[in-house]
Amino acid sequence: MARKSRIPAALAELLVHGKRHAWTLEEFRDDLARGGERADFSSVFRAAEKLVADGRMRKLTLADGRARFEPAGDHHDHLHCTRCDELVPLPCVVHANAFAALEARTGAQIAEHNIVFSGICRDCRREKTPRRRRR
Amino acid sequence: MARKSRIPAALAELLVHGKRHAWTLEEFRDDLARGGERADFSSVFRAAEKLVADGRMRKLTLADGRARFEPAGDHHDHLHCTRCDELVPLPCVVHANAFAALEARTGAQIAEHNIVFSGICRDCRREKTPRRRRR
DNA sequence: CTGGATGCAAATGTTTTGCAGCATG
DNA sequence: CATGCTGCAAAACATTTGCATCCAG
Repeated sequence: MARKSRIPAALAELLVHGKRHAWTLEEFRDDLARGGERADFSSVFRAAEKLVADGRMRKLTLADGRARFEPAGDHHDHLHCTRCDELVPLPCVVHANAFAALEARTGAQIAEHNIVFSGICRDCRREKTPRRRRR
Repeated sequence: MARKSRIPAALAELLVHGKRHAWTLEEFRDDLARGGERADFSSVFRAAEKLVADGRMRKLTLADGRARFEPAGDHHDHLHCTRCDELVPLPCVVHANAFAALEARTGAQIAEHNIVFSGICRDCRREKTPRRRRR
């Protein structure tokens, strides 16, 4: 793990030991600050983009207009919780062979897919106490 | 069909007789202009939001950051073509009962889902000629 | 020394809102 | 005349870029 530059390294660290599954740029910056790593938005942005380019994280776009970054890994779906705003991983509901079937049926050539549910995550259903929510 | 205000009416008309499956705000404005209906961006925006609120269209957010509006109707998935930038409807790959199973398995309560594929649509695979592409 | 990383400020791109004038019922 | 549409301009947001500086190797 070649860690020379502060911010990319700190982000990579968060990906492994952080509390969340996915981060917005703002959450990245705040979590870094909490760890004593003060960083400018643009630096966080560039570091995140770099990690995406390096295949270490993936970038998702939600309906709220803010991008989320998650550690790269096995594919899964997501639940965007309308209560706590968290992006929670869910096992993928689509069988791998469904894609080939869809391509055959529609004539399209499919490269990626992205499944986002919206609803209420398990923790929120239990707690009944909204943890945080924007907008 | 109560058509009093120009722009919402013109949009509703596009939804029925337009050539596309989904529109960006810009495409709305341009298609209106093509039909002789000059409209400001903000008016198009408000008209579109109104139709969404009335349940007449649905709003989707893609990774390119621009919202798309499609006529409300039966649920389907979408393919965002990386060649022509069009948003093409595809039959939904998820069986209805998969949602209940997923809820049972994960403890989440799922309200909506949104599946966006990216790849190359049938028309582009045939034509091999990119029709248009932004960014 | 040199190149990459960083902070600051400013540009972008898109959506959203404030407000005054118009038009229609 | 009163309400809701419209256009214009400006604000709001999140992202992205330019540039000078800093720092590590």
